[in-house]
Amino acid sequence: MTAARPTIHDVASRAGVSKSLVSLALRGSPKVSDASREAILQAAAELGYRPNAAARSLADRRSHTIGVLILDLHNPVFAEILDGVQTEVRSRDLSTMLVSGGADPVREQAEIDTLLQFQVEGLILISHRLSPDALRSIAAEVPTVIVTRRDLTGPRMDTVSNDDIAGAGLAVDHLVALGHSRIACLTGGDNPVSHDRERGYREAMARHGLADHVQVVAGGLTDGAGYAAGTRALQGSPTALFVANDIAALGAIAAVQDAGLRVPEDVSVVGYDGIAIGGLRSLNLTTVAQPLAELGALAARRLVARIENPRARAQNVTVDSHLIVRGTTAPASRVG
Amino acid sequence: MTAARPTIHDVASRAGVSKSLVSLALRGSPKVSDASREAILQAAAELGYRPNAAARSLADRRSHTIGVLILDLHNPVFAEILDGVQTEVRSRDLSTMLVSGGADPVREQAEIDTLLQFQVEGLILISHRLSPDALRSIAAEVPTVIVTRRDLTGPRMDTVSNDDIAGAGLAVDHLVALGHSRIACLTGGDNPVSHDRERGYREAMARHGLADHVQVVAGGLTDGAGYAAGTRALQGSPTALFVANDIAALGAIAAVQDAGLRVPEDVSVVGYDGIAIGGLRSLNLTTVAQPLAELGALAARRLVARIENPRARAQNVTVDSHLIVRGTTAPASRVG
DNA sequence: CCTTTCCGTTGGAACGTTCCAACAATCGTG
DNA sequence: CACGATTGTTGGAACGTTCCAACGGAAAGG
Repeated sequence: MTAARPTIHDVASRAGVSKSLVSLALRGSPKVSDASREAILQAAAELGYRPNAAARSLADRRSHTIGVLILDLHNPVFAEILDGVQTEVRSRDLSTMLVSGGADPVREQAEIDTLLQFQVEGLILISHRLSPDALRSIAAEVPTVIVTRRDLTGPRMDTVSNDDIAGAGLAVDHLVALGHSRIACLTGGDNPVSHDRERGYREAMARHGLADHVQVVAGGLTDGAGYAAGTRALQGSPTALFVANDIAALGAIAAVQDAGLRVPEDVSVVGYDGIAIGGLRSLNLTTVAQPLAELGALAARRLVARIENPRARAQNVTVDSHLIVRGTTAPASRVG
Repeated sequence: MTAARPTIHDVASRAGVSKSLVSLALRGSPKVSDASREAILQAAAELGYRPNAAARSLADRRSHTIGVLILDLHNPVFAEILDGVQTEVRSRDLSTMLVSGGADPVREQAEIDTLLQFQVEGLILISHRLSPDALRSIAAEVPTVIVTRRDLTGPRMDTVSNDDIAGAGLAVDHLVALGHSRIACLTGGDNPVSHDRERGYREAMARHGLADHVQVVAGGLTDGAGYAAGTRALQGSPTALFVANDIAALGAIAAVQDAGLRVPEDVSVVGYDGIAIGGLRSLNLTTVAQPLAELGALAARRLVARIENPRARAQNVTVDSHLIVRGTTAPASRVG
């Protein structure tokens, strides 16, 4: 058994002062004499004293913690958004509790409940699995910023996202400019982000007079889902695939190759997100890139602002995505 | 401003009972009458009551929380280990605080300090950036399980890992069997895991009488580091590369291709870890696969056991890795 | 019918911290 | 040289929960 952890009282008696002064000194108050401060710091160090976050949070009624929910730890897109969050949060007196529900709404809700029990002061949700109602009731309890989702507004909900409809349009424009017309869309399943990307695809196809060539295949946001959807999509012999996200696009590419076709010579593929590994020469994925770190940083700044001023008007920020043309797209072959 | 959160007292007065009984009822004690229980549950639901984790942790002197540190959120290997941890932990009355120091030891130590302030009951460290001394002093405070590291033992430190030396041997054996002799090793930098993998490479090379062909190039564990090391390694015109981990191997493959060579026709590449995306047809990476989820599950079970019995003897568990032969390795060409 | 046992329930103490009103000692200042 | 201001310090209350000893009433036992 560990010896009982030293408390502020132990430090106080060792330094020969009161617990209140220890509390003051440890938090860097200027109204502590140098002599006392030094004695206290030394005593704390000797005892290996570590403040008890639970007690602090009870006493000052602030947890000094924010919660971050991530859709899926396996997709690096979330790690990249998180980088932006972390750099923004680190400078402040806030710690971050990170949870993931593994793309399962029930587990997500449970994880959020846990965060709320810890009295987090704010929530950044980088996920789109929760229902609008669930989100609204969460936002009613605690300042909330929702990343990658624009479809809902609420009195205390900020959103930070890219314009998925416009982004999908960029992908289609690119493929059309390369001479493609049989462009299939592999969706990301039943969630608002994927819906927008599909809608952007449909609108862009219509804009180019290709409404007749619209081919939508239900997919998902994992490599496996992308593979399965890719396999099915090939039955329509498209010359290009627009896939709901990069990870699924990698799966779709595998499907194309397993069907004995080449990327991009026979089939072009465009992903969405702009994750870093997509840039590796071996993958070299053409994609619609979101400014991921910026998205995270923006979300963190919004949340901090809202924690400081909970009555502030909710903001809905949209950032631009841009197309990165790499090696998985090429001109449509004449024969196509 | 949110209305002040309802407390157990609010629930008690609304249900017409004492706070103690509410506490009992909410924790499912059998010694509460059905009538009281129902009234309490209803009052709690009506008020939207949520227990305060900080207060609970103060009062019962248990945080009901374990901490998990992972090296780097960008590498999916950690997400896959974490899956194993989560499935094991979820069934228990424990929540998980997940932190990452982004491969920076200073930030890692800071994150661990935060976890300790939250009085986590145990720690799973999936990282190898911390010094043995730092680890020992952490383990002295709280039950600790270290994953992917076998080089240290301590009274209260369990370890769960694969045998990196043997694993590296599997990779070399495979390449030698394919007829390669000029096999270069791209290391993962200055950390114990990478040291072991390099050592396994050297020992296996010696075992095959290829000591003269040993070529070690200092690298790192990211795709960028793998690319850079790959570029340098090619100056020795090897026919095969053994790379410290999968992510760096992907970078190395890109380097080979950028040098105008083909994988695996001109250069074979073997990675280490067995991350899921390596199995995608477009990557199709030959690798030494660790049983990642099993590693995580094992760690979680050890930690729970140690929390229940802190005096238990430290265990050092090693699991077997196995080679997965895919498309990035091929027989050495005659001309080579 | 009185005692004992059991059941459901209760208020107070405790957990480790921060906040606050109040204090003693030192300091200028008129 | 008395006075208010300032500086450094203090103990007690509070935060929301769990634990514990103790309670009254009903059921069971002699």
